[in-house]
Amino acid sequence: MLAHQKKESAIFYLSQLPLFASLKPTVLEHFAKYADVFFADKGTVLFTPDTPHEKFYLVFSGWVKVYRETMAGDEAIIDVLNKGCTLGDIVGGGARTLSYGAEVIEAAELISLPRFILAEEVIRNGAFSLALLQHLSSERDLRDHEIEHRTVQTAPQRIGCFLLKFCLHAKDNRAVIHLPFDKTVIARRLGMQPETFSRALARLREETAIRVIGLSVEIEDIQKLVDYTCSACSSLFPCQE
Amino acid sequence: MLAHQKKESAIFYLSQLPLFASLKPTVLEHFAKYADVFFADKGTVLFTPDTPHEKFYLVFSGWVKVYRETMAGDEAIIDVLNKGCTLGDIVGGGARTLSYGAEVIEAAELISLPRFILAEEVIRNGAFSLALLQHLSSERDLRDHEIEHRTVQTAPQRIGCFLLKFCLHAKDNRAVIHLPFDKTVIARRLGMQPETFSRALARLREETAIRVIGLSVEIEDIQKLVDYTCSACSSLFPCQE
DNA sequence: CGAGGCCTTGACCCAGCTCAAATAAGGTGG
DNA sequence: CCACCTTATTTGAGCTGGGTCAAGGCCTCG
Repeated sequence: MLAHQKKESAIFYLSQLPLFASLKPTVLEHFAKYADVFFADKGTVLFTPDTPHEKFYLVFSGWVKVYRETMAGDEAIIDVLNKGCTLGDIVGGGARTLSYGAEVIEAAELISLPRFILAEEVIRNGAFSLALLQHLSSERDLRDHEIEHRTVQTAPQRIGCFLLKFCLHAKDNRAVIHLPFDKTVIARRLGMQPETFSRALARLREETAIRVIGLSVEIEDIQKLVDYTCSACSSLFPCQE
Repeated sequence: MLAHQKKESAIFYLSQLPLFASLKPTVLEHFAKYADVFFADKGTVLFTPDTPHEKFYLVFSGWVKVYRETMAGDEAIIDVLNKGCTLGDIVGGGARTLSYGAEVIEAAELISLPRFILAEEVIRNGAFSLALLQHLSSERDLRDHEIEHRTVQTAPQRIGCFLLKFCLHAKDNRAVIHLPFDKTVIARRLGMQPETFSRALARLREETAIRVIGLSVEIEDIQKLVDYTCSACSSLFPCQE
């Protein structure tokens, strides 16, 4: 691909992401010069806690898991990211590393940008700073919500909540959704063992009107699922956060 | 107190906080004009999820708990804040509310600032933006670490980790620390019931060389506590994050 | 057709929860 | 300084959600 085509494609990708949507074309062009748009297969490790932290990543499609690993080898999946999510920090000492790792779990398109490019833009562009602050602040809120979930919800409720995230645009109180990645990963993402996930899903099937065939789930009565799930949460169904 | 004295005191308070430490005097003076320094007793509710979110708070001393409450009435304590911590967002729609509440649990000195003052400063002051981004990013990392803890650590290990945070400046591998607030709150902060906390602390006492008398804890051998606790964590003792 | 990965199921266990009661610790008025 | 009340904290007893270990089942791919 020729250089200017590459740049055009980078501008296209960047402009699709909420975080950059409001930027002026000249800024996008500037970023595009340094952006690297790439495709990553399932299993690709983007970085680990040992990797020097030089690039900021944007997820354009696919799914990327963010995890932490203890000395003893246990893994905690913090989140699984898709379109619009980001990885890494913009500020912070040069050769610093992150305390987590990131691995592609479903084939993804990603964009990487050198951190300093973004930091420079923060200095000169107040609107961009505000957008970033809002983004980071919503990431933190997401984590807060997650801590709440893992503290007060039962396993079946956590699964219910996970399913509801894919019902945001549903009509007529019903939906058919497709689990976007392995049940094992969903289990760990929700802070439980795969075996527990399997049993909790069976339990959820009995309690609410859902049917599960492989990775596809049919929800007959969204409201019933909401009643069962959201009673143990601080916010009600189309909760977004 | 006269107006200019009040302002001087606000400047003093602000300049002590890491987040503002690197700001130019003129910026501090500007903030001080709008800042409200106040004292709050134990039990003061700063805001709940129903309160319109107009002010940004800074904790100068004391302890403030941040919690989320479910429809069913269960409470999850997300964090307990002390000096240097902040509450609220800088950006985000005007009359929006937050999804959590904040209550003073040990008499505190606080500073409040109208959100718009900070947002304005972000627009014009790149250095301030960077400082805020770093702050937010570390808040998010803190939450990530918390999710990890609650996922992979046992109750006694979580208590060990909590104790170690007060041993950062210890010498000679020993320390005597004073628990800064009620055991019930510590328990909930660590995601467990008060009864479990009590038993887990007893267990920790057997496993590592610590002694507990009321709210004061004597740690004979910090290394032993580190060995017991940090094996189930992604980072080792003076972990800071 | 066989090997390996994912998912489910069974059997059993245990950390942490619940409910209830006993004790300690702090604060108040007399 | 004491009796009394209120709020923490500990302890006991029993339960259970979710973890662990092991065995199949099922599906995909070479």
